Amino acid sequence: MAKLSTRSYIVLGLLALGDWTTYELDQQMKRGFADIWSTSRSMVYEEPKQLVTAGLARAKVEQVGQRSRTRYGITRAGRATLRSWLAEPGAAPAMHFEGLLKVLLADTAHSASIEPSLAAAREWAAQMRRTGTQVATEYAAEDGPFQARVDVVGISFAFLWDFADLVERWAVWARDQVDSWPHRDPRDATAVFSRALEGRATIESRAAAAE
Amino acid sequence: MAKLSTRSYIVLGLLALGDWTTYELDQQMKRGFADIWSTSRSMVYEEPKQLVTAGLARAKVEQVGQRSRTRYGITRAGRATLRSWLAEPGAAPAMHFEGLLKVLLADTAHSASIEPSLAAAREWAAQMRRTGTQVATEYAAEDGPFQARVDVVGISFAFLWDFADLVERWAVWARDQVDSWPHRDPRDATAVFSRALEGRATIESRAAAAE
DNA sequence: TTCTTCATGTAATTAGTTACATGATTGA
DNA sequence: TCAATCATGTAACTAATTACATGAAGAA
Repeated sequence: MAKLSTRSYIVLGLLALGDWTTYELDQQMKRGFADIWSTSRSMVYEEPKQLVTAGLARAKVEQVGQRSRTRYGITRAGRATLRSWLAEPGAAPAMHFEGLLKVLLADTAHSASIEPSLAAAREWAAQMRRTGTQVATEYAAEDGPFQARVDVVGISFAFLWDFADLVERWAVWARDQVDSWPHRDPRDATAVFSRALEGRATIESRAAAAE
Repeated sequence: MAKLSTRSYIVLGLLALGDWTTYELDQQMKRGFADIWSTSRSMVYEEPKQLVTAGLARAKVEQVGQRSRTRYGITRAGRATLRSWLAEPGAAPAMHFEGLLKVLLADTAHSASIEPSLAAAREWAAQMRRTGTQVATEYAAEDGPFQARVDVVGISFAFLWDFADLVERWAVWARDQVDSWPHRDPRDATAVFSRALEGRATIESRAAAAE
């Protein structure tokens, strides 16, 4: 029995909430999980087959015109496996943030080249806020797709929302920093580190920084 | 000429700062880039060879006892390639956060199983703060390994530091939320969404929430 | 002098992405 | 009725991880 991946458990977790076709599973992965654990479609199509092989899911084939499709459900063994996985401590966040990387590698003599990456980060945050606002509107109106699970959805949402907020504040602050380089006292360069050592958050909003 | 990966550019970016052996490159990747763009060692060993093939780096072989090692440097073409990559907008952050995932998939009837993941998140944040404090101490004392690049190091550091701060505040807040479930007015479940819609950050520190 | 950690690679395996192929449905 | 998009898969290709192998240097 092949070892299950994190993706396997996401699918298993979805199956614990109801029966789905692979297409529906893929939709849910995109809508609800892409920001936490991104995967590609062909993997999602593969996953339930392995779960069936492992005895954790069962498949029933339906007919749609000429073409068949498979609807998957969870088994008792699947629920047990999921439950014990959930109780184990999950791995820490791992990030891949190319925009941040480009700042770190930037040629400081040509600081203008940093700006496109910061702009992209702001745009990403704005997009996150748009979709987040949509989700929040639904759940606040007690009309979310998983309203019965509003508690855990809320806790997860909070993290993502504040993360987007962090990215945006950082991108704005970073631009201001870069802009200030030409006419800055060189001794201010270490200010961000001092602030961290004082135990404070390092990024102030623009309003706070303007004091 | 094979397309370069993000990892290729990190290596190229390091080579722009000096000559390194693969081992040294691997060390730098671990120390300075693991939190932004994680890669495994065998990839780092492979990367410079491709850069040489592409004419972006050059290699000179040194002898250490019986064994040879290769030291790599950047070429003029390498600098040009790096420069144009840096000027393109970098990709948005992508996260893989298993702990958050487990919260979202949790069986709300057995909320205790969420706690190990939240504890792991707090522990990760504490570890980040420890290494971050070390880095900040060095740079604040103007004695960092890349002190000449203190500006960009500071901007990158700020993001990572505040991200760790977010993870910690979230994990603490989430635990409080879970603890409050038994004796909570069900209408409070949507509070986090309302707060987001008001344009505020969703996670308050414990002190602020206690008001 | 031997044990441990540092250093330097390659090979085998596994995971993941991209491209291809094609039927079903819906709305202009 | 035909164009666009939804839906359902597989195959080929690429990337990444893990395991293996071994020499060098320093500490006990």
